Amino acid sequence: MKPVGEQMEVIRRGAVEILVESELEDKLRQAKQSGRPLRIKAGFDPTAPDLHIGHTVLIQKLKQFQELGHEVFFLIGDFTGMIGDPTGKNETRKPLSREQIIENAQTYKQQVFKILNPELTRIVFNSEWMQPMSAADLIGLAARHTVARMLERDDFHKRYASHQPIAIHEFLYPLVQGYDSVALKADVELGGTDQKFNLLVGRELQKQFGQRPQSVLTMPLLEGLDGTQKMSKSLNNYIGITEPAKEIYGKVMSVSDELMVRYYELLSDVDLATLQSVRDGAAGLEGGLHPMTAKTNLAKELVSRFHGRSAADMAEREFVQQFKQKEIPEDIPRMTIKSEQPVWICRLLSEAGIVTSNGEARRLIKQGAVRLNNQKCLDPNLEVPPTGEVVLQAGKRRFARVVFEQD
RNA sequence: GGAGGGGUUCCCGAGUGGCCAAAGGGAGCAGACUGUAAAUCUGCCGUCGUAGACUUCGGAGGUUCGAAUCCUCCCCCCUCCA
Repeated sequence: MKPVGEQMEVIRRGAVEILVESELEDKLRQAKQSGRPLRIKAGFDPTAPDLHIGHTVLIQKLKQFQELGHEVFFLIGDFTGMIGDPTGKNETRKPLSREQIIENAQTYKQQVFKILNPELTRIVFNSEWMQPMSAADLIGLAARHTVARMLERDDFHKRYASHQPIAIHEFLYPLVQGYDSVALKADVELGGTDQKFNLLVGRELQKQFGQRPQSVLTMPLLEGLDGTQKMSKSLNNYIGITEPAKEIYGKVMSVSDELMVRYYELLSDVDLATLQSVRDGAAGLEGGLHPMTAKTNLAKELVSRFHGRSAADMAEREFVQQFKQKEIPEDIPRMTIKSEQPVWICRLLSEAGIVTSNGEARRLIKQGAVRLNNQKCLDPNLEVPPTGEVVLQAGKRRFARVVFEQD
C-alpha cells in the first residue's frame, strides 16, 4: 500500500468534501499498518435504465480506491429503489416496480465492470438485509432518528415549510441507506454532493450500532455538455455510455476547454501530473499539453473505455476525416429513389431524411449549409437530374447518399 | 366538500376581439471565426415548390365580418380552507 499522503492526494482529486479528513487519514494509516484494506461503499439507485458518464464519476472514484488496494462495495439499492430517493425532489417520488429495478440493476452491473475490476469488486444488494427485516426491526431503526433531524435536510425542510406533502416513507430512505453502511461495516462512503445528508445519517447510525463511523466523501455532480447544468438525459446534454463510439468521440470534442479539464479531473485515468499538464495547457501556460491534443486523448480514452481500443482509433480517424479534412464519411445513410424526372433539391433532402421539411431545406440552402456532391448549393430551386448517385450534405454532420433508379 | 389560480408553438413565458404564425428568453439548427473547440457575431427556428394560402394557443361546441383572446360544457394541473 502506498504512503498515506499519496493515497490522500488521489482520494482528494475532484472531491468536494471529505468528512472528516483527519479521520480518514487515520483509517488509512491503520489499514496500511494492519494490511487490512478499508471497506469502501457507494450506493446506486437502480432508477435510471440509461446511464451516462455523469454516473461514472463515483465509479471512477471507486476505481481509484480499488487501485489503492481497498475493498470496494458496489451497492445496488434494489430495496431502496422501491422507496424512491426523495433527495433533491420537491415532490414525492414514484416508486419503481420490482421488474424495472431488476432490469436496471442488470444494466448497472454490466456497465460498471467496464471501469471497475470485476475480480476486486463486491456487488451487493440491500434487499439482502432489508428484505428479511421485520416491521419491529424497521420501527426500531426508525426510533434511532428524530423528526427534527430529518427536517434539517434542506429539501425536506423546504417542503415542510411550504406545506408540501412529505410521505412518512420518505423519511425511511436516509435511514435505510444509513443502515446499509451498518450492514456493510463501511469505512468510507462515497456519494454525490446531493447525498451528503444521507451519508451523514450513515455515520450517526453506525455510532449507534457501536461501529466506527464511516468517513464521507462527496463528489460533484458532473456538468453536462453545456458546461453549466448538471448532466441529465432530460436536458439532453449528456454522453450516454452505450452511445456509438463516433457519438461519444464527437461529443467529447465539442466540449469547451474548461469543461474538458473538469472531465479529465473526474472521468479520466490519467495521473495527477498529467492532469496538471492538461490544466496548464487549457489555461494557455507554457509547457502544458495543447488543449486540442488533450481533448483528443480524452475522447479516445473514454471511447476505449466503453467500446474498446480499436473502436476508439476508428472514431478518431473518422473524426479527423470528417471535420478536419472535411471529407465525406463512409458510413452514411444510403437510399434509392425511383424517378424519371429531375427531382427538386429540397424534396431530395427531405426524402433522404436529412431535413424535416422542404421549408427547412430551403432555409438551409439560403444559409449556404447545403452541399451536393461536395459542392455548395445556393439555389433552392435546383432540379437534380435523376442519374447515377448523389451525395447530399446539410451542415457539418448530416449526410446521405441517394441512388437514382429508373423504372 | 368549499374558495381561488392556471393549461399558449421543444421548454420557460408575454399576449385578454383584428396590427398574431403569436413578444421576450432558453434550447436547437446554420453561417463566419477556430482547435468540428468554447466565447462572440449574424441568420433561421409551424406546414405547403418560393406566392398566397393552410393548420396551430388543453378538448368540444357557440357568439362575431373576424377568437389564443368573449360565452357554454368537458378534461387536466396547482394553491388555499375544511
